[in-house]
Amino acid sequence: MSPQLKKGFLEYCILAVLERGDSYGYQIIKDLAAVIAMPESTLYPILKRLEKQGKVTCHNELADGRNRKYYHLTATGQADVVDFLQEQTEVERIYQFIREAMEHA
Amino acid sequence: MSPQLKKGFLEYCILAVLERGDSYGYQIIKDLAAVIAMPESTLYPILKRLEKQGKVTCHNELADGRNRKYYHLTATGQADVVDFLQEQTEVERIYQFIREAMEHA
DNA sequence: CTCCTCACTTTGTTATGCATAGTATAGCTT
DNA sequence: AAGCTATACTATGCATAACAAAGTGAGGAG
Repeated sequence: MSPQLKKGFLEYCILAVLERGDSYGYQIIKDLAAVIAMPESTLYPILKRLEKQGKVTCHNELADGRNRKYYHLTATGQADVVDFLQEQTEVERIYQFIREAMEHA
Repeated sequence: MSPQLKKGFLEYCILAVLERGDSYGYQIIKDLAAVIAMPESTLYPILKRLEKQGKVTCHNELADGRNRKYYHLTATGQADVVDFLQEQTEVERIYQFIREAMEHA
């Protein structure tokens, strides 16, 4: 997928994963792998940003003697995803515009 | 629309317009206005980039005593749009992934 | 004790949209 | 002729963003 387009989906994919329950970095990457690839150096900065924006909250937890940062979706973050989904019709319209232009040729 | 997502569509919208025939900056903006808003300070740099990448070619022409830069879509640029359209299924899959996550909650 | 997986951090580079402002011509109105 | 609007392109500078690459440290398997 075009890298530029991909950027538009990244953060919403992360928020969607958290909708299913609190999770942490490494797990999120694995959960997303099937739908969208994301290296650690991309995920963690986005999580930090989302936290600063109040779309997720963060709490540490111990698992197997290892520390994990669990992220939790807030109401703000949830509302964000809802808004995002509503944009899909606009996206479809753009695809249709491009497709029609191509057929015309 | 989320600005980040919008970025992913801009250049393909421009290429699509040129598919219908050679055009120039000001006209392209007007043609796109209905589907996607784009200020001049966004369009012209993109056109320059597309030219450097060989996706469009450029030739000057006089119209009403005014000089115009006409842009022409190349085969490379055309192939690009075709590729882009084929990514739509992937985009749909992402939307479905997010939608399912939201419903699950 | 070495290698692999897990889990997160840090640094630095590159790309990109766009607000803002500026330049310049044509044509219409008053 | 002065002023306004539309046309057409240019230039500067800022903010955002993804990601490669490398490093840190813990735990478990062989």
